[in-house]
Amino acid sequence: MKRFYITTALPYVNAEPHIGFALEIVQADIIARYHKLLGEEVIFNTGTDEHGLKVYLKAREEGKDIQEYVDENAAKFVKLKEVLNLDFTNFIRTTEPHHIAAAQEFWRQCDKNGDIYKKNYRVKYCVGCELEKTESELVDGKCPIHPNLELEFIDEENYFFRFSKYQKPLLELYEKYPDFVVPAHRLTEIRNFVASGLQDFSVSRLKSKMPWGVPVPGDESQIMYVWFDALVNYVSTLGWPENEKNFGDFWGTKEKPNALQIAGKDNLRQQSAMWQAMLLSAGLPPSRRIIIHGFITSDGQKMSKSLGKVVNPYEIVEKYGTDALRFFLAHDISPFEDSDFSREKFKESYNANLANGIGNLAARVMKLAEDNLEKSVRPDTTELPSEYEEAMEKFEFNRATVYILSRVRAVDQKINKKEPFRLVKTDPGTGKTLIVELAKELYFIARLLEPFIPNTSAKIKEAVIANKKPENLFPRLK
RNA sequence: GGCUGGGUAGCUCAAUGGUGGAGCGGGCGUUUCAUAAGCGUCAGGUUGUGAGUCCGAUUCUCACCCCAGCCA
Repeated sequence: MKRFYITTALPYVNAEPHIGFALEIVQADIIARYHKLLGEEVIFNTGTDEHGLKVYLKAREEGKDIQEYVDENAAKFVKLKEVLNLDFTNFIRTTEPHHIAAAQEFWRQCDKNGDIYKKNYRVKYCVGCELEKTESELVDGKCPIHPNLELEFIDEENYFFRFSKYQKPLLELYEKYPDFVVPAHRLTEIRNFVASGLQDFSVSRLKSKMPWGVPVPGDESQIMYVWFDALVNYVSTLGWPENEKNFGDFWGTKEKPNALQIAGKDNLRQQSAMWQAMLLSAGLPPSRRIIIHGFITSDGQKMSKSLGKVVNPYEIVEKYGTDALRFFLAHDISPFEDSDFSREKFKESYNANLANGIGNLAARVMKLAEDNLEKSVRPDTTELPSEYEEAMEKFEFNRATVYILSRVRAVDQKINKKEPFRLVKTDPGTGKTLIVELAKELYFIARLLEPFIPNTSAKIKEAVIANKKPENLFPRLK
């Protein structure tokens, strides 16, 4: 059986789950469900990144025990499973003992290969990003993404990772897999970055200043830099290092890497360069492909808490339902570029595609079936259409959903043209045969919808099997 | 300043060296199985600006302007 592995990036545990992460994890869920539909064995990993200065300071600020604080917050992310109807198989927390042990083993491997050394570290550091900042990145002396935070000045002896050593191997990796990063222009971006020269990066902090993290093996005074530890989750979740079988099956081999990662465009460098160099250093296979998605803007503006322009996924789900949000994320948000979210757009799309389209079709077909068929229809399990498959293979969820909607329209047109509601009275035999056809086509549409809106898909399938008109799937919004 | 992507109908986007397409929204018509849903029909937009190549460019070339991102 073919094995499939996909992982999201791990969000920092200290923020509320926002719509941007909802997009990422729903996209991952769609891909995972699609591969299940293809009959593959799927591991779908997500979780929370729970170490680092940001978490440490926040917990202290709230006067909480740190572990307690991260437990509370991690629960909010676990809850996404239910809220967004996610089918992830693994939820890894970087404070788990096994992960900590794996991160330490990973460090030892890199160290063994001579890629970790000690050096003085002086830099300005943004706690918000958990990244160092060069002068040129700053706006008015502050991090442009977190202008509300003061930059930390770090001046200490730290361990460094020989990133610079991996310039060539990384370029070769990009050369070998032209689709290593999708979309292609993101690969160009990272290739240019790597080609322009790499600087070793710091991978530890003084424990006395930042105690919340994974201890550096063999040096009690140092704690691993949060990124170093967090990135290792992609392999520790598979049971690495001790579960070699599971790791090899899903992460793949050097000859045949198998891991699919998805991350936001702000994560391009960490995932497609830093992490890959770390894997090379540790002697492990690289990822196979990294999907980079864009950001969701709100009414055309960058989402920012200070402007109050934040879209809350919980609120959307509560008001309109999980599938309504999932469908919007797939159909109306570009898989790769920044896209806008607004209530107006959401409602427009909902009414046009879900209420008038899918929901209404299910109602009209199943009413005909319920009233005119003596027994329920046995659906065919035909192959997936190539147009749909191609879109899914390229992660073009918008194109795939547009295709499904074209099938919905086709059935609507067929009903108008062939008038089964009339035929049933004038020529019952032909009329019933036609209704059977329609029910099968409805079922087929439900199958195509499964990765996107699994709940609705199941309801439609159940309705066909039970030969019963379903409840109103998507009430029209005023 | 360098690099990448983009600027096409109100909105979101597609397409091609040969007199510009789809979906949504909007107007009109119409059916009743359906969630006042569906179906049919209507879109006359100088395809960012200027110039060049060509018989002919929106699609090729150059310059410029604007937007987004990466880098310095």
